[in-house]
Amino acid sequence: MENKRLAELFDEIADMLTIKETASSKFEVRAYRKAALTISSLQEPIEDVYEKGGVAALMELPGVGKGIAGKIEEYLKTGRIRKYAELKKTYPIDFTQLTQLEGMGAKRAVLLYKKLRIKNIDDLKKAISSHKIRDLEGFGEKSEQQFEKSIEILGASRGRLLLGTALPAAEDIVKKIKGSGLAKEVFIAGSTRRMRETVGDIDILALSNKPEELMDFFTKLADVQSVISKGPTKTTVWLGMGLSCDLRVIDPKSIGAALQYFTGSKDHNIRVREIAIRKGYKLNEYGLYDRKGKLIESKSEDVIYKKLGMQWVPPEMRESRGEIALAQEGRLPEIIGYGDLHGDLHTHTKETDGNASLDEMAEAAIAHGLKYIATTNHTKSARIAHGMDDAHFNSFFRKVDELNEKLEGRLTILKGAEIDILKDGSLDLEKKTIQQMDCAIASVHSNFNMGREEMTRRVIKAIESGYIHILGHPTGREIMEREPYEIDLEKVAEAAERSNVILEINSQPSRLDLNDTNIMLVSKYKVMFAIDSDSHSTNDYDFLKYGIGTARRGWLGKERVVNALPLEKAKRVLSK
DNA sequence: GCCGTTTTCGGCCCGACTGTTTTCAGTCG
Repeated sequence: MENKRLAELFDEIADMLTIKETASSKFEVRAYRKAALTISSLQEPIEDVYEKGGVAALMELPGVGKGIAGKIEEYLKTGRIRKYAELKKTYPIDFTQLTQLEGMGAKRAVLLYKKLRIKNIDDLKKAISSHKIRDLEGFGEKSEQQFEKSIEILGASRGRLLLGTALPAAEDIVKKIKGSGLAKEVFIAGSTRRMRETVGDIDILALSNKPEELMDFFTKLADVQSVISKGPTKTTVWLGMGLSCDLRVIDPKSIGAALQYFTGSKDHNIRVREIAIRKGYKLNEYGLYDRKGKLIESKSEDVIYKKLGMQWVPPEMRESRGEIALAQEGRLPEIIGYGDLHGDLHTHTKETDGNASLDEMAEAAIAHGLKYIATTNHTKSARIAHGMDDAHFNSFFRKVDELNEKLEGRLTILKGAEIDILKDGSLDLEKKTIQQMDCAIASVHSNFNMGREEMTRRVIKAIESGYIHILGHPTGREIMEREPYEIDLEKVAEAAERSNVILEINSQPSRLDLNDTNIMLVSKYKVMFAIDSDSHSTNDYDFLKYGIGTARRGWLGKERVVNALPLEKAKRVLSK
């Protein structure tokens, strides 16, 4: 997969072209940036696009024309881009690294190189410690300190945090701001609202007629480690947890426009604003205006989209993956809602690696509004998780029967397991044990480093065993920790369709597996999905919202989700 | 360098904050 590297190369070309002051180069820079954005957010490997359709296919990508398509081809064929190499001779600077720093763009990076021969962060560190930056023209003591702090922050964080960390933090800040009485209403925007699996910064919008006081209150929150910038409409702080947070004060009249603007994504917004221009309008965070500057609409996101001839687009879909054209045609798919789940088909207890008893898990499920759960403990191969053997499952299932009677229909517990798919694709329990189950999940937990074909065969063998109902976390990835294992998901989906096996969308914040793009990829096949919490404690049912968010980002309708069905219907789907 | 129901030439999303300026450039999202 060359997408990331190519995007970096084009971004660096843009950085280096920034130095030219001619009018045309300004737009050339923008063109390279746009192409970089397109390529980095592309769902399939760029080399596949090229193999399938050559330069013509590359030129189909938004922001990629003849020139850039040619450079992509050159890179794929030769491993280099001449234009890049030539520019790099003049500017041997690690822009990708340096421009990650707060307040460092291409121009300042080049200036630092010209004056002090600074090429990377290590060089910059040395210059900072000998206080060489503060005396440069255009820089000062403050910029020196800002770079120092930013290097420290970069070292301490990995840049982005899991949605499962960022969303609760954002909700907590919203609660505190509401509690201050300084804001009438507070909203979360940005990638958090779009439910992206990782979040780079938190965006919060507040309606307030005491902006100064509100900003003071905000910067003094215990969560805030330092203040990056502060103004009456926009303040940015660095949170101790390793994330920055923007608070913007919005005029109540503009809340719709502001929500639209600050929810993004950037690419979605650029396209929406282009549509506005084509209609003779102008769209910014304050509202939608006509040619004469007269306000058309600003209060409602919904109405703004309508005035642009579009349907309102759910935030999770605003990634410029085709939703704009569909919204213009009025054909956006109806996607699953946050209240649509009746059950949860993947939960653990303290019999294995969970930390709550079956009773406690059942009560918590009821408290979360669920009507049924499957209890699915690990099997014996999962030694670290104290996996259960056949005898243990048999005795455990008697306890399930007893508890089901006691619950008197308030909740139904289905019998299940999360069965290890062994190295050769066989299942880690006896067939007669599995046959008693309503919900047998099969998952890969070991031998991740197989080749693509071997892993695909292994998983398909489990799917075709005729004993399992669900394939658990189908790619095995852990966000920012472990890459997905090599597997041909389309072949897996094909086999799942043939064998009526359900594919899981695991809601653990570190997994979200399948992810949004994989869901889009495999929903071409007639497979059902299960959005599961994979709960290991009574609080983990909260994770379901991340799974639903991911399903929404994958444009999934509730008719495709088995646990969005009431119990009896879900059982019928499972028993197929 | 890209792109087209105003255009194959002449446009290109848009505004806030900061620091170092003395009216603005650079950066950011």
